[in-house]
Amino acid sequence: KVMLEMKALWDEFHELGTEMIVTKAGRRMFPTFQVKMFGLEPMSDYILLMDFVPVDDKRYRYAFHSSSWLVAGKADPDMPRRIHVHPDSPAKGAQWMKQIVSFDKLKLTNNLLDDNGHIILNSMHRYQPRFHVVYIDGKKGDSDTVHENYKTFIFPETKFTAVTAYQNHRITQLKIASNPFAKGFRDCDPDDWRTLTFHGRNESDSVVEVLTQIPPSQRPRN
Amino acid sequence: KVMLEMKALWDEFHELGTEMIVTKAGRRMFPTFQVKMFGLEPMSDYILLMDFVPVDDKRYRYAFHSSSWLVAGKADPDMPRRIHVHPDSPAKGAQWMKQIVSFDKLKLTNNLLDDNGHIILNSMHRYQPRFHVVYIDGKKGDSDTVHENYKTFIFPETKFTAVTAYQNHRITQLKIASNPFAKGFRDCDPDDWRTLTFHGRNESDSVVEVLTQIPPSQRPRN
DNA sequence: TTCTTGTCACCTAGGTGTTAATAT
DNA sequence: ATATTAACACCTAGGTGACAAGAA
Repeated sequence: KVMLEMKALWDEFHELGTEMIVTKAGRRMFPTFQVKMFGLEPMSDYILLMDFVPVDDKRYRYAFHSSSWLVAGKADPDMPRRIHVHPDSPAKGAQWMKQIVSFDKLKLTNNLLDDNGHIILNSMHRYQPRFHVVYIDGKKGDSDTVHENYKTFIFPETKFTAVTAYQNHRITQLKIASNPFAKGFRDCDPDDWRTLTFHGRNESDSVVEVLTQIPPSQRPRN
Repeated sequence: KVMLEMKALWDEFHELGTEMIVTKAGRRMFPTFQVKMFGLEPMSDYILLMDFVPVDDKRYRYAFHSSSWLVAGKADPDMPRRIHVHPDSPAKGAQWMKQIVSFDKLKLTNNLLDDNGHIILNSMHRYQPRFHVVYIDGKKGDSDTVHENYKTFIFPETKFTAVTAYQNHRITQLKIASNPFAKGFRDCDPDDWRTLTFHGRNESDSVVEVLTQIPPSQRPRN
């Protein structure tokens, strides 16, 4: 079982239409994708990883006059599909469960030639982050027959549009209001405002758990 | 096999009599204890850790007039002996060997009641850092009968005196000259510093960079 | 006297959106 | 027109020794 952290904040962004900046050098996500994990075998090894799948086959553009997203045609050619393995991997179930698992090292880029291992995305396209838990079988067999059981978790409220600059001004304002690193752009005293907006509502109800076998074509290489 | 990183810098400090600051909140070591590892089993799990043993049973004081350390009596009562497990532990041999292992999260304190897991030391006492490699046997047996093989590595040039404030002014100057975080205390232009490259002499192919001041006579005039 | 503590200015290191310039 | 880039001021977060004040 997996619980999305900061769900209330994700929901706020989702309602406006989440945007994530992509840069040549690589940009972190905000909110950061973080989860709490339950029910792992404490002494077994797991690899945790994320990837990003296109939501549809469309390219979008933002109509500033109507403040809405419009379809701008078919999707551009696919970017090289990459995965991000959580840097603590592999680790025991006990270690993953004893604290929040944070993907704050994950960065998004639009650079086809990126060699920093960042996730490559097409700007103006929509993506769904996916979280994969890979169970490492301890039995020593032939490497061909090693069983790897995947479990994939998808949180629909983490969908976003990749952009090189924010399009929806309300997204910009929400980022400024909620990201500590953007405090320099706040124009009012944030200390009253912040506690009111984001006091934690960690409801496990809204967590969607999906059991999915990763198709061979999408299986992480390397 | 284990190789000490920045051996040339450690040697420079050692010749002057290395001092390490201890504070209530905990202070990092400088130079940082870092090693390169060789000859581990790539697929086996290892735990890497450090501890600190008293060099002798003495307490010291510094004679400023003669710029030398004097014995000031017998050692104070022992501090609670703690270990510092490298936060990446446990990890596979392959992972430890593929990059420098750095103990930059290790902090020294003189606070008996410390509950941050820092190493507790007596000020004005001498210590020898030790590096331990613990092999985790993969065979599943009773937890009582799990075999753990230790191997301990000691680098004499990493010995130091714990202090609450630097005693030897030349140590202070070398710290300021070589620790990037102390750049604010350097009294000459940054451009007057250049990077020289040395090759380790003993048991070491490692390249060590040491900051060296350009003599005034060789400085470019504007 | 000798040693310790807390505060401080000054750094490193790196994450923000802004803005102006530049592609496409 | 629309989208992207690079430089920038302004942050977070935390590691330095200096210094004055306090403690033993």
